[in-house]
Amino acid sequence: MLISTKGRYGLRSMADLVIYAQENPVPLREIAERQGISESYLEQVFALLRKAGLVNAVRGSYGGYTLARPADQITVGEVLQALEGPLTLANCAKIGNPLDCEKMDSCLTMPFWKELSAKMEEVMFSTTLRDLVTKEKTPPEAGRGTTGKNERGN
Amino acid sequence: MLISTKGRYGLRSMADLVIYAQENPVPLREIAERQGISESYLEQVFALLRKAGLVNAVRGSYGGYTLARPADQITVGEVLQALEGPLTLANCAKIGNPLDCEKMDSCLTMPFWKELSAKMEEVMFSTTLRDLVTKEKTPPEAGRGTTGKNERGN
DNA sequence: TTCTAAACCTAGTAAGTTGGTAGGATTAAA
DNA sequence: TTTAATCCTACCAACTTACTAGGTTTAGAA
Repeated sequence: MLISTKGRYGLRSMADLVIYAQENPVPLREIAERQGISESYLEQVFALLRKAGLVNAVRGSYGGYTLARPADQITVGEVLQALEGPLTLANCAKIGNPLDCEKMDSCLTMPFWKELSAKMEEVMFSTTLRDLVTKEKTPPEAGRGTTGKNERGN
Repeated sequence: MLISTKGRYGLRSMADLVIYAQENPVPLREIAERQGISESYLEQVFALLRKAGLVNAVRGSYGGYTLARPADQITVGEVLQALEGPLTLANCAKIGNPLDCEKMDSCLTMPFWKELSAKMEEVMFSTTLRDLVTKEKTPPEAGRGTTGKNERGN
């Protein structure tokens, strides 16, 4: 149940942008070199990130990519969702989409999948790109769907 | 990033055993019929469950499968781990196995993956098969790696 | 002893996904 | 006009998934 390289490469690349795209756009060639990723494969990853409105592209020479919003306003969940699709381990946990779950009324496992998905989203959408870079995670503000405590421990 | 059918079928089958394998072993034919799963595919799922020591098999006529331990002593995490392998979304989050993570010292995303994996395991290993069936989740006892609060909300 | 129904085992397989590569077209700064 | 970048599409080999098929072994019941 590993996530695909799209998600992992994309997240590392976004963290790279936080650091290196402070004033000038960063070309994929640099990211690919720093992160050890195939450049043409990164193109496909960034096509998804751009369509999701998470990065801005500057074409032509001296072009590259920048973050579309400040690093503390882009969550890891947004990045992974753009690259991996729905952030759930079972279809029946998708909100508003109990399609291919034939017997959802009697399914004993659906509540578990929903609880698990909720916990995963809690982590993913309360962690920003800024948090990845600054080590000290900023306490989530009210209304951001978490417990309020600054939970660490890794 | 969906989990495979092995994990989902297997978990539903284990919940089925909680209900129907009270005194007699339950043959796969019945589970397959109730759950709408291919019987010969279920055989392969149960081969993994048996090797993991989660079910006992009774061969011959009137045979079938029973849970190897009481339902409240088998966690969802154990079942999924037996069927899906390591319960993590990124290799670098696996304990004692930072193998194919070349630059783990400088990797900005590893702490996130570790935090996410920890939260996922907290849910998976604190939910038992009994919890799936009884709706009211039993509060985890001391030493089982969770907050102590009975967290619901689905 | 034979029948039957079950677990057990191995091989194959069509379809889909993954993780790329290749080759170009377009854009814009120098 | 050159250069360096994004952008776009097609292709591909390897792998995984979700099965099916066809058997062997086991043990209860007739």
